[in-house]
Amino acid sequence: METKPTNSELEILHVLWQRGPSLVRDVHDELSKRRTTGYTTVLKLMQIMAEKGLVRRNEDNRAHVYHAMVSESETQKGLTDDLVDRMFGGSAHRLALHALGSQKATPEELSEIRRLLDQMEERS
Amino acid sequence: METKPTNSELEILHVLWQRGPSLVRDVHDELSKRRTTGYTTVLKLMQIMAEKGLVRRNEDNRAHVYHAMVSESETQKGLTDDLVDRMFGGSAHRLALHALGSQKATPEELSEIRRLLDQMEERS
DNA sequence: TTCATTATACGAAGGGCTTCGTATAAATGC
DNA sequence: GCATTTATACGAAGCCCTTCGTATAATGAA
Repeated sequence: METKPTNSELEILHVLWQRGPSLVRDVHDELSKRRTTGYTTVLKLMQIMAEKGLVRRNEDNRAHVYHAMVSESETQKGLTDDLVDRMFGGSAHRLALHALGSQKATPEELSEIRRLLDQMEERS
Repeated sequence: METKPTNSELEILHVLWQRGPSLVRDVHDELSKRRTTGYTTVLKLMQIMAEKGLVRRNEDNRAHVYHAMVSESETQKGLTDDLVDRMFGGSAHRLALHALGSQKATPEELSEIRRLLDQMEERS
């Protein structure tokens, strides 16, 4: 399954993941908190996303209820894999190294990663 | 500095990073090994990249010599930061966790990451 | 010199994404 | 009932990316 939403689609998906099934009005209100955006713009985007299968809508009521058809984690995976392929020669651990080194991490985050490494070592 | 090349631009940059300063013909020949692509298509892309400042060209000779103006590592950083912002709430360590978990890693890779973690702990 | 080869320049088409204006229908309030 | 509000539908413009065709100039070979 191809899961590589555009920027605008991603913004909308974030709202749906956070709020759960929502009306266009809800999504528009949420997006408007951060930037100006027209109502029909959001509507159009969500209609297109429905055609693509990124969301599905319930048309029982006049105001259609939209819910995400792709999960946050599979979208993370899709976009991460894409970056790994395009920029890190297919090596995920090189991306991990880059991401780790590029930002300060809290001790909690560091130990969280160590725990994951431990798990991976056990299983190998 | 904004460093977020498109897909085609990235392919061309990969060739320049690998080969060093190159002619359009060189880049085209290299790309042709993997997929069909027209010579003038590559030329046009590289001309546009020059306008954007992604590459610079030396016009002393008839066949212009192009060289990359963005490094591989800064491009990696730009694209990684972008993904972190768009999909991981600005948290690079969450991306690292995701990347690590998504692929099997060799023991060497795992210890490489442990070394980086050690360094980061020392410095904090 | 003349013809074929090999460069760059450039316009334009086609597709995708984003945005918006307008049309229309349903619901609401007075 | 009737005007206002609030939905969806839809066409089209504008922008960017990609691709290609064609024009033109420089080079090289016979």
